[in-house]
Amino acid sequence: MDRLPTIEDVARAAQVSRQTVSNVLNTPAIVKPATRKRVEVAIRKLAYRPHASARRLRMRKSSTIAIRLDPMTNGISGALLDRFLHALTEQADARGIRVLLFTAADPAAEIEQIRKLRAGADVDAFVLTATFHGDPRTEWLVENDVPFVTFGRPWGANDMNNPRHLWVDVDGFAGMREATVHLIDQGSSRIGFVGWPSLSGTGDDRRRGWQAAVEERLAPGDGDLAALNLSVEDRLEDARDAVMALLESDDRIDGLVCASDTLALGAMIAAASVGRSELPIIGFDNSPVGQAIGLSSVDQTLDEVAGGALELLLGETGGDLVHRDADAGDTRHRLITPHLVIRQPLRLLAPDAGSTPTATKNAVGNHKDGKESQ
Amino acid sequence: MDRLPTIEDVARAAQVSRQTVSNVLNTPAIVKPATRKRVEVAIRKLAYRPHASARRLRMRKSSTIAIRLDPMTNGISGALLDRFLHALTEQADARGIRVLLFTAADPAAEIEQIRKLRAGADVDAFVLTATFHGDPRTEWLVENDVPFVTFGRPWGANDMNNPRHLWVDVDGFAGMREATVHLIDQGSSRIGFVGWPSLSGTGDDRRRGWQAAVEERLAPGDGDLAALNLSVEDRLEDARDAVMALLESDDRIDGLVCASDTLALGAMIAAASVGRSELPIIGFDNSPVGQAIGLSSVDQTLDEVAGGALELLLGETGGDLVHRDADAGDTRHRLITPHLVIRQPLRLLAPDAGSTPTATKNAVGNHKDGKESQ
DNA sequence: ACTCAAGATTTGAACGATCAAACTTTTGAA
DNA sequence: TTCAAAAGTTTGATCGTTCAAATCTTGAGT
Repeated sequence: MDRLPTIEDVARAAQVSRQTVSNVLNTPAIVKPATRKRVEVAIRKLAYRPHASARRLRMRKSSTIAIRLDPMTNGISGALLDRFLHALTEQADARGIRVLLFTAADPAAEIEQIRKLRAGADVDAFVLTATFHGDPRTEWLVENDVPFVTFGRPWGANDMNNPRHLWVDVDGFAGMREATVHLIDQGSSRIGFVGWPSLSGTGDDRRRGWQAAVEERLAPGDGDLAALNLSVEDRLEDARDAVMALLESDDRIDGLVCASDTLALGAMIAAASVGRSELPIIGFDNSPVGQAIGLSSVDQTLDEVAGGALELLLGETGGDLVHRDADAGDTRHRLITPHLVIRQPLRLLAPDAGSTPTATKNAVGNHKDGKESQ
Repeated sequence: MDRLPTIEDVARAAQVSRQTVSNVLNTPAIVKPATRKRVEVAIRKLAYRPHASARRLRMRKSSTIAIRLDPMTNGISGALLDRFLHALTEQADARGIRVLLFTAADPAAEIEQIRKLRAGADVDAFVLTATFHGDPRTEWLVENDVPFVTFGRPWGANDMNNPRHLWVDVDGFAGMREATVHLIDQGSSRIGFVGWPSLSGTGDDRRRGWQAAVEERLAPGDGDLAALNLSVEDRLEDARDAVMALLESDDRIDGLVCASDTLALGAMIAAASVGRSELPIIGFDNSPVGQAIGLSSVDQTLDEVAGGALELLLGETGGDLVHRDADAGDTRHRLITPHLVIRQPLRLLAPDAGSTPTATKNAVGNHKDGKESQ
């Protein structure tokens, strides 16, 4: 047999009709147990799997979601999308959903891609990441009745409660607050915040978390918060320079929380440079780089985010990718609480006294098959 | 019209038959220009796109390739797969091929996934990454006649020239050699190598590049190479400790090349720790982290890798995803030459004298819509 | 034994496209 | 003008599945 087995082959082998085989696969309850067993045996013997395209054609749905792969992952926290993608793919697979990739240079191109994928009936629904204020994509999707969910809140005031806009997000406020409270519990009493320069959105959400913790637990004097609040672009150098200036102008600072691991890494370098390697610093994202360098960070539990996204899209049953319109209002979004990961930081400057080097000079003779990194 | 337009709708609108529309789409040359124009207008008016599943069913091919998303991206160089994925998706799109994701915890699970995807006729071909010596996956794929290409050479002696095994890889030898030569040209005369402990594979390929350059240009004495050759696992701490020990025991070293950015970063930290921030260090992978920190590195041109992979799989025409058996022998693989990227390193310790901090304390009032990083 | 409903299984049609072959029109040479 | 070949277009069949309706089987109630 040079072609894949079809449902007809199975039917013949089990001495039943097409439809009975189909029933065994899709609605096993309605087929008599004896028959069912026979069919199941035939399926196993032939290693039969339904032809996905044929099924999709008949069912008029693709059981596929698509997600855009960002053009370039920004610096250190970049792997976030990567990890989300992994979680999403894994959980989608468990629900029998396939994940398709596409790329686009800008929002307009992304809309065009979405249009094409939809028109070809290739994709049932879309997952959008990195939403921003006044995002044209969500607007277009709502207008054109395309099912979607975003990872990231709709930051526009009106959109937030649009029942057509499903979203999942991480509670940056809660995360940053937990990080700050942790530092306070560890004895810090003057904690700075390094965030991004913007009024709305993710960054300010996180800033408010720091602010809330400080106000509740430390009762800072007027102006204190402002003096401890840095705003820089998400770049290592910028964070380093800003933090260095801050530390030099204020030597009472005994803790820093940052809106991203990129900023935190810059802060670590700055602290080390001014001889304050011991300064506790907490980042956000729990990036691989942060892990490698022993940076404490707020971890976005991407499994939960991915699970939430799929749940919103498909319903808890894991069932159909249908358009859900008249549902209960509060099932239209999920706010995931991140959790703090505390690590022992790698010291950037002084030799780590207690460590034993594992290097071997000239490893010829060592036959171990190492990882083949690319 | 509540359903998507079909080829029949277009035919009716243009006053022709199904098949003529199909011809306009697939073999425009055989349709009379006047008719063609009429059909094209109708297509545009109805915004018609062929139903992907129907087409796939009839054509008996899915025009889809699948790639596994690794469970966890290892540390600093992790984003490599991410960047490759982006390049692959982009170029596949240009050829009308779609990229599907899947996950698997280990090679056995990956094979099982591949089996499922194939049996469902969901996927025509597979792209494998991170090949290793005696990889069971490639063996299985060859045996089962599944079209595939690997990013990474088959390191087993026999597999290397198996005509059924298509592969693309980056020439680590050439890359490392170029990096080493560059340091020599800049005046270095005693250059160490930091690599992985393994005899075969990627790491040794890169090591040989360093070795070749040193032998050609510096004519080292016997034993010199061995003394300058470090082997550690791909971890920041390990690299740091090993390099620190090396630098302390040999103060004539005036350059380092490393098999990965992770190692290079460890080396940078070590150099800074022993007061040798100026020591030129070159990594491999050109990772985002390296970029952020100003690390010079050997860049794997992933566009070329992705392009090569698709070319091998599809043929240069971009045409069919057919099984190519009796082809010319030398079109069965591609070895891509990477190129060196030189950067001005960010100094880890001392304040960067010439920089102007861009921070603004308490940015309230700044309404700029920043990136909404997640 | 007879009827009728519920249960189990089968058959014909459809999903939307392409292929292969049949049919119609145009072209060009005798 | 005539006719064969070439060019252009249409029709019927098919890919592998599920839906809807039809048919066959079983079993309980009278």
